[in-house]
Amino acid sequence: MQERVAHILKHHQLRVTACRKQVITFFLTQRHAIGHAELEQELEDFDRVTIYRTLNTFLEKGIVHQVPDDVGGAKYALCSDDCDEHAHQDNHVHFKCVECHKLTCIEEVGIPTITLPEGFVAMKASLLIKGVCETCGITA
Amino acid sequence: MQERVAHILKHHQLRVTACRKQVITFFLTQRHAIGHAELEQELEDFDRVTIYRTLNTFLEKGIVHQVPDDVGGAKYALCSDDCDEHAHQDNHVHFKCVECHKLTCIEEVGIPTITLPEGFVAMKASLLIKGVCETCGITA
DNA sequence: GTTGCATTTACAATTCTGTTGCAAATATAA
DNA sequence: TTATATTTGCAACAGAATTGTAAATGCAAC
Repeated sequence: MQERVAHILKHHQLRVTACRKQVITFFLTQRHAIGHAELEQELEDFDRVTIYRTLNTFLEKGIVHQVPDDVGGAKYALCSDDCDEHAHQDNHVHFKCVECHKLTCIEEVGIPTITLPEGFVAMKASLLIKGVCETCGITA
Repeated sequence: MQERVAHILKHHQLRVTACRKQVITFFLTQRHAIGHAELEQELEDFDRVTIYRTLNTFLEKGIVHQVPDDVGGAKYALCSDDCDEHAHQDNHVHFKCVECHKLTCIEEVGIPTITLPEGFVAMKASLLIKGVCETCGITA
């Protein structure tokens, strides 16, 4: 596991530090998108600012992508393997559960092409679906 | 105009106050979605907090709906006539221009139905498209 | 028009989110 | 082991948003 984490960092020309390793490890163990607040609670030994900077560095290097959320600031999720510094490949649907409030990437569902009225030129789209996730659906 | 504004408020069981009238009037004269910051600049005579509470009240009562935005906090737009306290009818696409940064409701384009993986139940979807709007497209 | 009461507002204080500058610490390569 | 560029922690700051409370105001009944 830790070898894999170090590999990800080196592959993106980043130094292997304790904070970065713990952030990536947490991303790998969670299936949902993560925000700064959640990381700050989880990684108690690191400064708020360091976590902000770690997330921004990962975003720039293409290790994570931003996930749209309606409340509570930005969320992040690990990119799939075919992302790099220059081109993100996150054209998939995101799902927010109204029960557990967790945000999940639905990688297997892409965003359909939308035809806009005359004059509008689309460049990028993000689709957030709210509802009940598989875990909460079983419990209810 | 002012009669129409007062009617909207009374129809939603709200008292007709100066701040609420000015907020609705501003919504009616703008075609794009509006955030707190823009209202605060426009309505100089009212306290920041009052504007926050006015927007929240309007949201609860179904006078406005929230429009997803990637940066700079929540934006709001007037609901169409068939919205009420219990059911919002804002299943349309939203467009954000990368030039002028304005957010527009594209009421004439609905969000297509998305088929989610087994176990996920969709209740509500919001779709934000970024690109160049009709006005900026002409100018460029 | 005046009165009474519930709603709404302004103000102060606080919390949460995110950024910047800089000195100390540390990862990496030589 | 050492040199150096990168990263971290700390302090300070800026903006977004919320909460409590007393004063002001809308509105209905008289």
